[in-house]
Amino acid sequence: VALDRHHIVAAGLVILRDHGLAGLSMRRLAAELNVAPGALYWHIASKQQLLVALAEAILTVPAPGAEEPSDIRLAAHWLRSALLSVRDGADVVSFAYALEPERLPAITRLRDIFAARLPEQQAEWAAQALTHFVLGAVAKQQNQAELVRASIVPNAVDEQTVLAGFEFGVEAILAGVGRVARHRA
Amino acid sequence: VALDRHHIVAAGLVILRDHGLAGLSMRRLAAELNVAPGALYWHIASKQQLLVALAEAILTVPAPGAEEPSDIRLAAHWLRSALLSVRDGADVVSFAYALEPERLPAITRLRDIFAARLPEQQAEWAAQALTHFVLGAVAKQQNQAELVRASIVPNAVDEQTVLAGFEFGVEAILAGVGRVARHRA
DNA sequence: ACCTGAACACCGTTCAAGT
DNA sequence: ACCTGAACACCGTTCAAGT
Repeated sequence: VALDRHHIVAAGLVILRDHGLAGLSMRRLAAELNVAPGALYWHIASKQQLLVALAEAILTVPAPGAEEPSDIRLAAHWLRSALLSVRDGADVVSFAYALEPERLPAITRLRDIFAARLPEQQAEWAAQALTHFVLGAVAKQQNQAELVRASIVPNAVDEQTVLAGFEFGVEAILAGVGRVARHRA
Repeated sequence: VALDRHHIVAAGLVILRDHGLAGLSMRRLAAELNVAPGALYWHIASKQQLLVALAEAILTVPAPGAEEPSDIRLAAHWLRSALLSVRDGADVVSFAYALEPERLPAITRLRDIFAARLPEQQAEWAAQALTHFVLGAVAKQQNQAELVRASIVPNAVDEQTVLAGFEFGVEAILAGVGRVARHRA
């Protein structure tokens, strides 16, 4: 059973799914792979790099259409659903985004899409605003879910309302970026 | 030297300032207070609750004017500067915000300000969008600073540009919230 | 009421030594 | 080349026992 980087990441995703980010340790991961903890370090440099690799994996789901979306609304929704596909996905990706933002194409793509109709600097700022919103919104939703799971908080929030709030935020940022950019041009 | 909650929080802020969030452990905190680790647990329930208390402390700086700002732009800038006043401040507050959002008046106030001119649900969504942006933007800036400090990354980012990006985001969100809300009314 | 001592059940990471 | 064994230097938290 050859232990390689790909196997490690796959096992990490399973732990994330079953136990969340708090339950993901290098030692548990090694145990899951029937291997000594030190063995992991032959294939990956550190836990931080493992999390970056996990983030890349989370964001590597095929887009709903055949191609990657060139529409910002689509890209934002696609990013959201990718984050929601794994427990604590937003926290994992936020961590990776803080460490190595350029290694996450699903996020750098937002900047590229804005760059088609905005000057470079503004495209970057617009993409960052949208990124912060999406990561924060999904992280809040998933953290809430964790609190419910741990029965620290009783009431689960209505999925419809959460989605409506997400769309409100995306629409506001897109409309606002358009206005501010126009105002500066 | 009476050890109470207030002393513990104060010492925690010092550790944050000197060693960052990664350097803040209950054991180090206890050592700094010349006390056994277990002693802390008489005064605070857990490390999570310590972080919530630290977040409250970070956000309890006197506003520049005599009163708390009722203008959203002011409130956003004031929040940003409070977060920047302590190393890793945004990460600490983000954690507390995830755990107990209602315990952070500096953030719930944003919702109240929006509520003066928007229906309740939209005020909440608008406040959350702005909150996610501010927390994300400052976290990104501070994490970058940590990477520079650890010389993982060489170039410090220009403070002026970062501020301009922050203002771009705030203006975009405010303008966009106004437009989307008007559109729905 | 408040704190210590000591333990419990963990961590991430390194590295000689084995195969 | 790849992995084990064993250690190093830590964690958060609990709780009997002391004062």
